[in-house]
Amino acid sequence: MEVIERKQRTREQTRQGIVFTAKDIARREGWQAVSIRKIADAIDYSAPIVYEYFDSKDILLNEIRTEGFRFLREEYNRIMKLYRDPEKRLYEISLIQWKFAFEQPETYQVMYNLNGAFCQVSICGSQDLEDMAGLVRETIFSFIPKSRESIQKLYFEWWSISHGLITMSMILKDQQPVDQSELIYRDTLRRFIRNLR
Amino acid sequence: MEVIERKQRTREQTRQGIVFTAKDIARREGWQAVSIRKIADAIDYSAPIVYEYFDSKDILLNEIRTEGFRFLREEYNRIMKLYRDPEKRLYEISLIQWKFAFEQPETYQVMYNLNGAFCQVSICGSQDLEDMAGLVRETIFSFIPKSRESIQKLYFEWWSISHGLITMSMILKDQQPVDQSELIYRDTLRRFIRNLR
DNA sequence: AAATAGTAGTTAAGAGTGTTAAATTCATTG
DNA sequence: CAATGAATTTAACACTCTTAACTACTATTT
Repeated sequence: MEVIERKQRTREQTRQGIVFTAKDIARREGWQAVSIRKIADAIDYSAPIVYEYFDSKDILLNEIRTEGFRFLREEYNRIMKLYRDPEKRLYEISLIQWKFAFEQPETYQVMYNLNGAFCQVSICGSQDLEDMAGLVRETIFSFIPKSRESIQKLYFEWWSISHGLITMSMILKDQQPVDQSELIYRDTLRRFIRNLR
Repeated sequence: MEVIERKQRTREQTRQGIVFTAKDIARREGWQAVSIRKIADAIDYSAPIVYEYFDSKDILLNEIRTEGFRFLREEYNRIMKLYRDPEKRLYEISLIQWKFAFEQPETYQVMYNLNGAFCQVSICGSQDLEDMAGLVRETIFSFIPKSRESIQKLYFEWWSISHGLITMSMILKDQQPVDQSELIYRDTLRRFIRNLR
């Protein structure tokens, strides 16, 4: 942060600095340790300046969450362009889910209010999330054309299984190596997708 | 709280009053709203008294978590005594998991650090949790005798699927009725258990 | 009965949180 | 140079967890 002289930072740079710093503290000390004052200190400003960019801590957290969903949605889109086979598509989307959660754990935590991260704003109502849901439902539909409810049920199952394995792997990462959990994740989701046929 | 005269409360009653009040506030306002002062006010004492019973907020939360795991382990034991068929056992244990999560959501939240609940103490290292893991692994082993690693993998899968469906149902409870989620839960776990054969 | 010891409970304070209003600095313009 | 306007900070409020110091009361001992 100290590298760039504060004066010559643009408004957009400062804004991103706040977001980056929040995630940085969260990654190193956990979300319970993230405070507005700490963020302000890190970007070389006083606390009220942060409020010039985000009206509340909750809105800052929501921004980070939204960024997370947007990033993930773009990855979904990338995969949809890259592969045509529905099974391959769903498998690759599953893998991205895992990759994202372990490369940006602090973002994943805010997205699902895990481990001290707490954002009041409801997770639902995010357009990106709705888009992602749409893509996954389409993909499932394209190789098992069933009723709307059946597809919704399968989507819900897929999401839950993916999220469950990810959060459990995080919780147990000291007892069970992440690499091993990843093998189980891949295997379980492969089987889930195969059984859709 | 005011019903019983504070003087004639025993130490054990006061201790339980603290735990009850903490869960009560959490249930109504969420864990982010639980503070030592609020608890103290509710039980008609000043804040430092709470520290006579629990050295820190974290230790109080850990107590609630431990109680949760103990309760669940006892339910597991009850089921093991009640049924002999391994498939029935695992299915009933799965159902208890769901029942517990939705009857005592605030406890479930502390157990897994969800939605603003945050307890520093690691979830692992709980004897009750280890006991539960043992029971489930035994049960799985008794109808598919495989290697230690395979059983561990299946136990991990089962736990993740159960936890994933539960947390997702909680997150989506406004979009998808809990009753409907429960049907999917039952169905998914029934299938998981059947496929173990 | 008076003095002392011990306990139950309180108030007060330190350090930190989110957040806002007021004050201050600084640059630019008339 | 004076004055306006924006940028930034200080100060404050109402909380948070937590601990030290103090008070009030009870019970025992002399």
